Amino acid sequence: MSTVKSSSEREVDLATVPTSADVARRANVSRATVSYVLNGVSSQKISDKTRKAVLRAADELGYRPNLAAQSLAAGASRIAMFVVPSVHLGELTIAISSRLTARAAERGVTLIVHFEGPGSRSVVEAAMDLRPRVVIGAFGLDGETTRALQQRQITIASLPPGGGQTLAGGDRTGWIQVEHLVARGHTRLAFADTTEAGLKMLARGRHDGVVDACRARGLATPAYEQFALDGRDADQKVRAWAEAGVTAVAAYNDEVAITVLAAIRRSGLRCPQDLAVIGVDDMAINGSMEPPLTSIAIDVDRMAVLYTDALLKIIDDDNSPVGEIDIDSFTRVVPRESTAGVMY
Amino acid sequence: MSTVKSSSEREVDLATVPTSADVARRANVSRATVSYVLNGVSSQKISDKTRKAVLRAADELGYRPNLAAQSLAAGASRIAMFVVPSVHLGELTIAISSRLTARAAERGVTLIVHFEGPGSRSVVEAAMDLRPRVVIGAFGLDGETTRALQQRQITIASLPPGGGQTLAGGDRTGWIQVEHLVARGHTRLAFADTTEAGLKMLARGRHDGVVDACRARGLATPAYEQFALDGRDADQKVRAWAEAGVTAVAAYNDEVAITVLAAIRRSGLRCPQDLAVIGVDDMAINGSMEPPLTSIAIDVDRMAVLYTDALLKIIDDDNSPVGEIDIDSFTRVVPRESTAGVMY
DNA sequence: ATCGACTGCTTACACGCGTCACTTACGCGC
DNA sequence: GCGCGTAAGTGACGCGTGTAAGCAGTCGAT
Repeated sequence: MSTVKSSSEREVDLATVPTSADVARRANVSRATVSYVLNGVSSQKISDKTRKAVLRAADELGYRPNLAAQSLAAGASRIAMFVVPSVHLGELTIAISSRLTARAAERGVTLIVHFEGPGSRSVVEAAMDLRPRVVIGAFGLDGETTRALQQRQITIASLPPGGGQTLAGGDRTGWIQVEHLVARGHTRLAFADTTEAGLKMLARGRHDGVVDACRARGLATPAYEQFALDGRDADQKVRAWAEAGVTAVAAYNDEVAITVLAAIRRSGLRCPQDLAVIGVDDMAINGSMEPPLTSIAIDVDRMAVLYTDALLKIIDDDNSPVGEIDIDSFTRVVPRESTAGVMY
Repeated sequence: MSTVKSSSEREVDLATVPTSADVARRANVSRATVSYVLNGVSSQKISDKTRKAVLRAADELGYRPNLAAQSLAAGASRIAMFVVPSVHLGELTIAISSRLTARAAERGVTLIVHFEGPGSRSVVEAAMDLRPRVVIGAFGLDGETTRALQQRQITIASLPPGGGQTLAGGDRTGWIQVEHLVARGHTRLAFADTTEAGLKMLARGRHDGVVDACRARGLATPAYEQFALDGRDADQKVRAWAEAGVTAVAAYNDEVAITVLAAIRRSGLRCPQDLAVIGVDDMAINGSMEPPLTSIAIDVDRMAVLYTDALLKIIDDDNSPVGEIDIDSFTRVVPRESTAGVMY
């Protein structure tokens, strides 16, 4: 029989999982008392001596409550479901998910990450299985899903304001791009969007940010084109921009920016002299581009911490409003040659 | 009270979740019968008439068994835990996870994806909460975790052979790179590794593949260097290779390959004339590189399907051996200029 | 006519936990 | 000595499910 020393140096059987009854026996109290102590029920008075004894017994046995039994008895689970779209968002998804899982666990909430997308399972079905107390949409949930979940008494939450905007920095990222370009003398800008459908919600936010920032500075509305990453039609779009007097491009992300860079080279134009380019994400290989690509770095770690806090507040308070998140605190421009110099 | 038409066109109350007792009442049978029918228990004879009645009632009510109660009663959950390292593997992780979740669900298994890494929760802790029937490590699990789980009676599984090798194509990818380069006349090769620690298990497999493939062809052992993605020291490593007679580089992935490309340019060398380069992943922007980068494309969809099948077999049979996976069926070379022409 | 053997179903218990209602012990005022 | 309030703890029930054991009914062999 396998045994191990617990934190209190007592040998304990690990082969069978201890229940609250085991804890009760060891502490010489009833099972009810154990439950009251471990859940910190304030309506029930417990003497200090008993409390200590219970906590100690639980520790010695390495007791962990059975989640299934808890859910069943309490009539509600301690599970929260985090719904993430199956689109490619770099390490962001994983960074947030893993932290969120860990920190939710500290508060007794088991967080389950659910990937929503083609080939995946419907959120509603998954929710019917797991019966989470709350479902959190990383970018909001569509109307139908929302209705179905609400009918089944499941709380819904998403990050404010408007759900979709915030998770990736929202339109603020677009503002920062414009700030950087304007500081280098550019006045006629363009926004290079992605063609990827799954990223629409993010892309729209960034585009809005660029447009708003231009308007706020009295600049002309930025030109707009979508770029497929294979570079198809990219050359002609870039040439058209240059001829129309555009001098700088804010790209949806670094991949799009790199596509634009290649189109500029192929068109015989020069970057940054004819057309400056700034991306978002600060991919590790940006320094290897021709020319090296200016970008906006997002400190994923710090970002994950902030969003995790916000989401935990939602879980704790059953969907209380969450304050604004300071995007600038984890976002910074990484200047390289693709936007170098003051040209205009 | 909210109601809805079920597939049988009967109005059904959705505000309260139906239990098997509700199904039993509606079908005029006992609860036990419902359980036997819905679980297809073969030791219990059920007349066709009753079976139909039960299935119908369940459908009309939209009955879904309560997972928590099932776990509790059965003494074991229908949960499988899929442990994925929190390293950057592109869309691969999400593609497999979402498909796996969906297909496991069809077989009554609820799959939970757990991200393992710094800042995340320990696998053992998470497992103690969820009590999964099986824990599957995408790259195997370390010894300590394995022991702890086994002590707690939790089945462990990982993809064979050796866990780490297979999930991303294993050393076969390295073979394919070498095949491609040799077909273009190269005989003196080098392997460009990543410095990223989290990718060690993958990187080692690929390196092994390149080495083995060279040996099998009677070529000299390939040169080896690690490249940081910021390009530090890259130029001198590349120059050293060229001077040593190396004519082609197989890179761990496209990011490393791109770093090497930049170093080649900066060193005044030409690609592919002086040094050919091939990566892995076929990133969308490869066509925008200077020169466009040859790579190995992995059909993530198809790959996900194959691995999903293998993992489901593990779940179904409680860790039965899984046959080899045909990596070539979802892997193919995408030739571009960085390895163009037969030079030597 | 009686006795299994079999089919088809039901009754009853267990799983681990939360929690309401109830008990016991004890101090205090009269 | 008695009633009463409060502190501290216990007993028992129910959550929704799986499943062993039991129980009517039918049918063929004796």
